[in-house]
Amino acid sequence: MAYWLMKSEPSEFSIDDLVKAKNQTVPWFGVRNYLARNYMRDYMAVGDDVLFYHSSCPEPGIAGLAKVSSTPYPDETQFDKKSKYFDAKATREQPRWMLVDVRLERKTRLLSLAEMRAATSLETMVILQRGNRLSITPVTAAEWKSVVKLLGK
DNA sequence: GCCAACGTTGGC
DNA sequence: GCCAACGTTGGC
Repeated sequence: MAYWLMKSEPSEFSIDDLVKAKNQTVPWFGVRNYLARNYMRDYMAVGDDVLFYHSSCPEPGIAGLAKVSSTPYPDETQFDKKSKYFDAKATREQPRWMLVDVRLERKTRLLSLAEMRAATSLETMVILQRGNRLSITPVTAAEWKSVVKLLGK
């Protein structure tokens, strides 16, 4: 069992969109970074826990808890010429971008980035390291526990 | 809008 | 394979 943090811009897809989504599940489309893709394709398993993080918005932070709910499969948007995620080099036979489904566990209060930075127990989190930009990062069991504890306050 | 950081591209 | 140029991310 592993833990992950997955970033989403709320103007694109927010925690409230996930609450309203069919089966409260969404294919995590649009990832176009190889390391982030590899995490989904090679390292995620159904049942892994996910921190749903709002980025590039007035109040960045953790907005909910979710779970990986599918095995990896091709991101449809890579084949869609009208999509901004279209990739001309991807084919059905050799898809380049893989994703997993993410299902809501629960919407939480917003654990703000400022609060995360202030928590000593979270200082090892990859997302808080200088220069980190990856949209999907691994989280340790200890970090997960601390986040849940902080959320429960 | 700024800017630091980092990934990707492409010429050589 | 190197590396400069360029584009993107994302907090502020």
